[in-house]
Amino acid sequence: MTLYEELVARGLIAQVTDEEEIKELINNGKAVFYIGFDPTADSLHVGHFMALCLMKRLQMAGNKPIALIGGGTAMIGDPSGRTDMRQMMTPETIQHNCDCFKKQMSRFIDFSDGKAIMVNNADWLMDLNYIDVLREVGAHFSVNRMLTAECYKQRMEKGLSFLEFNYMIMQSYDFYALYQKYGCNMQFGGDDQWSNMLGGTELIRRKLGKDAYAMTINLLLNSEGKKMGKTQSGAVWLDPEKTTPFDFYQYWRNVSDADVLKCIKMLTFLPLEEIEAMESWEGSQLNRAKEILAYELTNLVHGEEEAKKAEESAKALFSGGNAADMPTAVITEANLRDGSIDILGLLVSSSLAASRAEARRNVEQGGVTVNGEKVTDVKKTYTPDEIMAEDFVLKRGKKKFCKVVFE
RNA sequence: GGGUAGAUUCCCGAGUGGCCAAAGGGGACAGACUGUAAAUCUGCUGCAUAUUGCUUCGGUGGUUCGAAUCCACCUCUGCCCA
Repeated sequence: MTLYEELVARGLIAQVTDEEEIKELINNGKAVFYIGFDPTADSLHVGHFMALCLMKRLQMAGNKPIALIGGGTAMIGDPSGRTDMRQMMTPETIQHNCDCFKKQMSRFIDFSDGKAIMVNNADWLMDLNYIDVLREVGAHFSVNRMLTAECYKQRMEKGLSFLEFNYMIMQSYDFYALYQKYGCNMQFGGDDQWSNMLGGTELIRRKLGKDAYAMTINLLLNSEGKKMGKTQSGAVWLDPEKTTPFDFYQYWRNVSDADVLKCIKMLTFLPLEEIEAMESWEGSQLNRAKEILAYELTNLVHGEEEAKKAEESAKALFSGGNAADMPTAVITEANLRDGSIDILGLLVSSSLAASRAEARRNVEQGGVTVNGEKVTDVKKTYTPDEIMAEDFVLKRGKKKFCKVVFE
């Protein structure tokens, strides 16, 4: 099976500019391709992870990846798929984020011996001269055409600033610059980037008379059509400080039936034959698939040791045992009142509940247990001795829990 | 620049002097049912030292016993005209 066929089989490919050429290039390791990452946060998240996996797959087939960090484009903000303007970030924040990205990416992609390179588009975008750009690049863009681009549609209703309108031009310029500098002949990106990417191939054709190619990967959507990798508390991060390996594992362990196989196909490196065998799984058997998915991804992102720990903790917790490795909340003297702490205080100081009011609701609705026993009295208090007497496991709802210790 | 409509709680959106911590929906959270899934049903959804108090309806001042609601100015946004 060729690389291209595998990508198709995994459901990764969304749109391509020239299928035959692209097949030829990537199957034979002749592509020098880039993927852009805008440093809009201080950690990569699941959305980026897909792109990184793709980079890896292509690199393994002998193609050369360029990871482009959008230190320059982040100054503008991509309006694609957004209904409101991005908050502008300060140059300092962007720089900090760039550094964080670099660190995380080096864990996935092999940058040694020039097998891959990492660049920052701030290096060339920041020095551009406005008039020059207008004459050199602006002349090749039709505003009429740009306005019909899918990525601006949503914004046509809510308002689009000139700043953000220029994002497409900057991204196109990136491709053009990389083509000249590194012979980069291909760009990959999320499907929401399609119009921006086409801008690049056209700019190269118009300026240089050369062909470059673009390919988008399907966004990872769940069965409800929403982007995956988001929780109510924000994105699922790859940084263990921001999303613990356990939470990361749990996120995938909890995907809905309809999405498991898609996720396994798109995100893991498991051989397709193995995945095909899972296609016939049904009902509660799918739970096994979820375990595999969660383990595989945690392994890829956080390493084998963390993946095993997360898996064991999850199994122990949900099959009633005592999880050895669970989040711990520390209570101190300062949390006590009259030598003890009440249940609401415990929930709040362990971050299981956002406020005492919320904690109260959870208790009243029977969602709080201590060491497996339901707490029904909102006023119930605990002394430090009681907490330290044995493992003190506080649980809110079905999936939120932690061990409490007193110091 | 001119005209016009608007800014309400996580989101959408009602409220146009007291009965407003603010309808309704979505989402989130908790419970039941389950398989750590989905669907469904129930509850719940500003904060706290809690039969009460405090903070909140773009911002700042003002009118009033009392303002999300009225007035002035300001900031931001949509639409139409230039």
